[in-house]
Amino acid sequence: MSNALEKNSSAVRKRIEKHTFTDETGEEYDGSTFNGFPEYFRRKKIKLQNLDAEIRSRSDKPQIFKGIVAHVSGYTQPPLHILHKEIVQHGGGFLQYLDSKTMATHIIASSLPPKKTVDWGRCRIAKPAWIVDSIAAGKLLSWTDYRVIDEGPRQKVLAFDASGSMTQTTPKPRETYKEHAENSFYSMQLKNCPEMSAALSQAVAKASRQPATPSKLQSLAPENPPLEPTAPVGDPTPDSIAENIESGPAQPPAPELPEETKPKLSGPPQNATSEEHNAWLLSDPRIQKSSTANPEFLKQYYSESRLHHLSTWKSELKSKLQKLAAEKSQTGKAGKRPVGSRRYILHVDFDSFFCAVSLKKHPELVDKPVAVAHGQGSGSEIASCNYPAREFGVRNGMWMKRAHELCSDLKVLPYDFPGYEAASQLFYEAIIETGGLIQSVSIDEALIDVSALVYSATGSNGQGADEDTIGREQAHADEIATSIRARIKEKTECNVSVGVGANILQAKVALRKAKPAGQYQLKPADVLDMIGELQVEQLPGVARSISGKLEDVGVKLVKDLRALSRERLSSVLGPKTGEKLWEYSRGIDKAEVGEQPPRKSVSAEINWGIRFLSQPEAEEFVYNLCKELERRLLNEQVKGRQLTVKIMRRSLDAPLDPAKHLGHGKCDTFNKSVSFGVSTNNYETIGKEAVSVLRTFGFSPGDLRGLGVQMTKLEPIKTNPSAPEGSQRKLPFSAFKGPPPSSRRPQTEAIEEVESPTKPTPSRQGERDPITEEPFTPSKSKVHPAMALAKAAEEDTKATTPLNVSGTQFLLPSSVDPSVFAELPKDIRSRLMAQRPASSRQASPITKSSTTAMVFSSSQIDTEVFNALPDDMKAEVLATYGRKQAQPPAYHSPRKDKTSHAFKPATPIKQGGRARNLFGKSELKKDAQAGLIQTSFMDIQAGSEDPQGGTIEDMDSEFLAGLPESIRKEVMEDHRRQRLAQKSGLEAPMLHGQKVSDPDADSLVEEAQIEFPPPRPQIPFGKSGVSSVQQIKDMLDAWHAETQADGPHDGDVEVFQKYLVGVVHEERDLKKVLKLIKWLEVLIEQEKTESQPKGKEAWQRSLAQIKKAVQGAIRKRGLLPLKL
DNA sequence: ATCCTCCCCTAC
DNA sequence: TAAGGTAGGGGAGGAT
Ligand SMILES: Nc1ccn([C@H]2C[C@H](O)[C@@H](COP(=O)(O)OP(=O)(O)OP(=O)(O)O)O2)c(=O)n1
Ligand SMILES: [Mg+2]
Repeated sequence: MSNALEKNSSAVRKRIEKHTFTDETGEEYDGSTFNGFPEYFRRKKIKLQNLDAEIRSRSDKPQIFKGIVAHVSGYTQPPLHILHKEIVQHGGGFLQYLDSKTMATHIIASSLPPKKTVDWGRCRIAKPAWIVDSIAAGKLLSWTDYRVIDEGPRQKVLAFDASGSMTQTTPKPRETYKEHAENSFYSMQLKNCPEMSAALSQAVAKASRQPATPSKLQSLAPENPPLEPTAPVGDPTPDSIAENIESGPAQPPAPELPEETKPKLSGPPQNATSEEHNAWLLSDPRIQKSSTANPEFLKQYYSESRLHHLSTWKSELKSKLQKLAAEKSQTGKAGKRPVGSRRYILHVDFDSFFCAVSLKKHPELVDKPVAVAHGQGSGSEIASCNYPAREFGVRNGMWMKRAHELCSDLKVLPYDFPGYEAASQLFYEAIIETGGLIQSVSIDEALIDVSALVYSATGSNGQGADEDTIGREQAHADEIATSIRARIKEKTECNVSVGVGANILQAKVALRKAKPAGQYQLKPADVLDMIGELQVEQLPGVARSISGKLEDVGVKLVKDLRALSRERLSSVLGPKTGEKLWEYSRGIDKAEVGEQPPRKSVSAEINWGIRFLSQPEAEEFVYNLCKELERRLLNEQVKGRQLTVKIMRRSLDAPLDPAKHLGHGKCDTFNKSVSFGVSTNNYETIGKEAVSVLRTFGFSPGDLRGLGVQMTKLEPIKTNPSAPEGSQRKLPFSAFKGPPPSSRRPQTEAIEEVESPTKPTPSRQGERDPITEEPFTPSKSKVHPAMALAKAAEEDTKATTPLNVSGTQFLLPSSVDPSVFAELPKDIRSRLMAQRPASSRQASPITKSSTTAMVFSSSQIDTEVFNALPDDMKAEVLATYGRKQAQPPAYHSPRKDKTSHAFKPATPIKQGGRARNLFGKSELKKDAQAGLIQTSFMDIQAGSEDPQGGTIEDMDSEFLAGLPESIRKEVMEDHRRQRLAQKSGLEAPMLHGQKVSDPDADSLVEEAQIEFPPPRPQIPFGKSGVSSVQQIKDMLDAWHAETQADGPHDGDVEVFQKYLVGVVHEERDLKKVLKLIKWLEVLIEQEKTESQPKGKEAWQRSLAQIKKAVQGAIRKRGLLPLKL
């Protein structure tokens, strides 16, 4: 129990074990006097852990993980839910998410974990095999033998044993477990745990959906995610299945493409950067045409994307039907069905819709297996296949490769989007003719509530239990279905099937039985039997994830669900889902046809064909996406207050060319939200922010694989009282025109004529950014530029405001609640300070027009946060700021900093494959230094060479070479990205000279100085260039641990002190200084007084000395003392 | 409790 | 070759 992490973990652990009243408010012994929130908190925390606690208490297994709080990161084998269950059953605690408050003692990951936060850095990271092996051994094995990263040899590392106390260990020789740890789960299991129980081994194998055979030893192979034995129908994410099989661990990009199809003389360049690789790829004009290299790409892509069409059609149908319903209710026709009366719902759906329509042009193929897809290649997706093809096992959404394996005769037809629209229009006309209550499900699918029609036709009110009446009602419902089928067949020459049931669920179930080209009414008496025999995955809303969870609790068929209580289901699946499935399993579905809540978001994203050669290309593309978004916002007549940018980046261990042609392949995804002070739909405003977010991540443009922008927090546009919208009496199914939804408003045109936002702005090349010059510059301007800009933005963000200003200045990070500021004016400084880690400077926009502006040191205040404040608050901040040195955050900011992850070298939200550790470099480097900590301390000269921190070149090449390939790539990538970020995150990292000239070089330069100042160089701590807070904290840990008994060596204290002073004077990162001092303080204060009284006192004295020296240095710089 | 954010999941 | 979009439901966990 020797650091803050451990302390936190212990608190969590206690709560998890549910034997304490502890909560964050610290009221553990006073349960009776407080009121309100604390009690809520306590109950909630307890409730959240209830499920685990229950499992734990019902488990008769040895409680070997008592005291452990684990978090599982990334894909693992066995998978997350198995590990979760096993850990809990064996007495451990489990955390779904990691954050700064609730801390895990251990992280389970197959490889380096992704979060590059301080917290993770402090965590112990072990392979899943640690859990499995410990269970097999019946006791807790040392986690250090399962480290995800092996330490450099002989270095003393700080290890934590199971009881949570810190001990010093010397890692075992590499060979002990290293090799096992690098191998797959199964080989580990086999070699390491001969006595592993067959039951567990089987359970694990089953759960991971893989045969329990050892995979071949492949020390570099990324572990595969769980595999399904059969591809689910209509799986929208085939990559998790097919991709990983196909691209698998193959290191060099599989040269699947026949050479001769390439005009290139040679294959892909070896050891190329991703940009170079893209350049090679795009040298083929056909590829160029279908990727982002084509300026028409966005338009062209959307015109060919079936999924885009499906989504667009759906939203168009929704609004059309809504309009229709509104007119209908206005004419007073809406007859409300009595509550509790019998319902008759029809689910109408074309049989193999795309395929059926496309077959109209190829009637000779109707009885052959046919599919609709763009191409014949292995990665082409089947949108729809006919029933003959389905007999072979071919399914919608399947990739061609597999489909051909299943059915070598499969004929492929092209899409006929206009044909689908036409058929759909006829379809909906027929549906509307029925006079029932309608809800569109998709272009080829609709729900009709015909209850009212049935009642009026049969003279019933749907209430009595008279069998005869019911029989007549059912017969009439069938008649309606029959006539609909006939009518649609007549109009479209395509078959629809109709399911009839007493609710939406039953109608859907009936539809399944009706297909193809039939109809079926699920009668109340048959409901339980028929639904009971379905697989749970056949229920709406249940697919892989949920059915997997259900399988874990022994549920395969719907009737199995009935054996579980509501409570049990809710605890397994969550309250809503649990309740819903409990009802579904009994044929109950209370949802009504036609109820459609208003839209909550508008977005545009493309995750195919993204192959950039340079950053400006990527940014221009983002702008184009934002234009598209603007169109859609206008089309919906809304503006939004929050923007979310979605980025897919190639996983660093994924091949440069994925299995699917121009596909995204295995990716990590990163989302970041920013809020606008005022809602907007202006593409420049949005684009500016989106680009800024993109830059913040600092990804290599060649690795980008998908980009998207989404607006939320929508507000209707205050439209002119004169509504120009002519209300069409007839179906407003006016021709579905080109896929990019055409805007209805003339404004759109005007906006579209505005030049690209990357157009030149007055160059300020060479102008130094004052932010980095001096952290505290007294303001000379009367009005803060941000306020002036705010005014300007209110008036007109488009025309009068310089491009690079509009929007940005008034951003607030999504994690900042403005009300916090409003309520806590006195606390403002510390709030502001707590907002960002030092690295956030990259993301802090500066004001271009601020010639004599007051500016903030990035280490002292966050411009973005500042801009989010209301004017009066800004004034107060300015006043306060002018008076007093800002207060940096305490170690471990209590505020969860959700935006910060984006400013660190990126934390993927979801990973295609393995977990990653973005601390890889620092951690490994620290280890590589090895040797004696004291010695390296003594050699330190602050402010010495290498002001940039390490570069790839000065990384120990031997150390790099010794790393597994995938980790090495990460280390290098991380490194590269850091440097990139330091260069304003703009320069395309063409390391070996550009093969392709950059068409946008000008705008690159111009944009380069828009807002991101290079940070001040960091002073390395130690000759090896260690300089990050995290690295130094690591050193402090080790230093303190080694000397906690006797106190620190005077020479070491002096070295550290000198370093801090150096940081104050030269690096000028006071936040960093404060962090380090706080860290040390925490280390010292946590040491129990009784255990090492002498050492603790000596440390305290040394700390005081350090503080004094630092304060002295700060005073010398004319600043007010830090609040320590 | 109830709200919010940031995801994951699902459907077509 | 190939066009892997998009919106809503809801779970986890934090704030109030
Ligand atoms: N993964 C998928 C699933 C569907 N679709 C498109 C093509 C389908 O024709 C249409 C309708 O989807 P359905 O689920 O209704 O499937 P079908 O109509 O093709 O077949 P059926 O309804 O007979 O099962 O949506 C698609 O492009 N990709
Ligand atoms: Mg269909």
